[in-house]
Amino acid sequence: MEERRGINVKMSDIARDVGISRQALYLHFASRTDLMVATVSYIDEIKGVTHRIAKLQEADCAVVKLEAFMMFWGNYIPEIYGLAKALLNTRDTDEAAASAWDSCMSHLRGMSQKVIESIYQEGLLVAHLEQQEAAELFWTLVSIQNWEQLTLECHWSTEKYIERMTASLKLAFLK
Amino acid sequence: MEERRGINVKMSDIARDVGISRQALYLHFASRTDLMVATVSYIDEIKGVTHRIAKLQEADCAVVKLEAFMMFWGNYIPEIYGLAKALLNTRDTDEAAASAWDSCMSHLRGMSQKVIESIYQEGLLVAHLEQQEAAELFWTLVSIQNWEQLTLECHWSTEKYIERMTASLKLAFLK
DNA sequence: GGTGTCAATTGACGCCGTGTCAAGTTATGG
DNA sequence: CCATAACTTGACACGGCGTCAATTGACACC
Repeated sequence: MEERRGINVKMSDIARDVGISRQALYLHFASRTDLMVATVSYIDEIKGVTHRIAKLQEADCAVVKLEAFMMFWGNYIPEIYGLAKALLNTRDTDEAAASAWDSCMSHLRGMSQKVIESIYQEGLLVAHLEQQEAAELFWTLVSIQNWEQLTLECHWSTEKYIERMTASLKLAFLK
Repeated sequence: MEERRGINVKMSDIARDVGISRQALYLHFASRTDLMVATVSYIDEIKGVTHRIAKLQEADCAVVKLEAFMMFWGNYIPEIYGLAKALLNTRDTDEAAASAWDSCMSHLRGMSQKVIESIYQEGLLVAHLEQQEAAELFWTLVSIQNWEQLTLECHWSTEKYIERMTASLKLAFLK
């Protein structure tokens, strides 16, 4: 998935890579979507995502929290991009893929919410946005699709992405 | 395409809607992608997009230009979303669809470039961004995917989208 | 050593959507 | 009236997913 950036990865490709027959794959995973969903959980687990996210809450002020989030997220996306892309592509035609994606996104939305909440509580949230609106917009700006466009199409490096995006988020959301 | 938001639109569906046989469709369009590409040109033509875009250049100051752009674009996206989505979905597996999409995007990129250029020339461009970087970021923020997320998933209205996005773009790019 | 179980294999099949082909029908204009 | 173009029906190939049946090989247990 990562090698091919989530595009054109067939069950037969995976089987060949793994070194078993295509049919044997179905002894482990009920469907292509099932395989992807399982892989998402697996990745989350081995990368210790939950733990790393929990640590973000320790930040002592809103700005630091925003920066910490972008440091985490900007470095995390490249590691999961291929899988995310594959899931994203399947989403439109497969109900299970859609809900798996939504569940991932709800985590990200939650994190955006936390960041905005923290900004709000320090009285730093820009005046023209409600908390919820701000969280939704924040979530959108840090989306994987935006990362994709900036890094893969505009050739921004990870550092550049993190740096510029962090700066722009500050301008857009902080008083 | 618009009805189904670009998802799950088969050649047979189109044929049925049009009232001809599926095979007859291939007498007019060489492939599904070809049909979509032709539709893009057609839409561009009947909506007078080129003309409307040219008018944007008449704006007398950068801020007005930005606002005019968002007014145009925010109202235009809903009209073309289904088709854009379909093209986007096909892009990953079809070379022709990819280049059709890229060509559309290069227009949008050009418009972003113009807006940023105008901001820069009035000395209003935020300090931490080069002109090109700013244009790339601008282009990304106004992407159709972002519109999709905000309106379809967060249920923002068109007006809300235009209003909030315009405000945020000003904050992010104007000194 | 025989037996059962489990993972994996091979090979075939059905489904669905795209795209192609051949042969027949309808309609329109010169 | 006829030629041609537009369209029809019906069949087919291909690729990818998912399924099924029959077989093989390894290992554990008694």
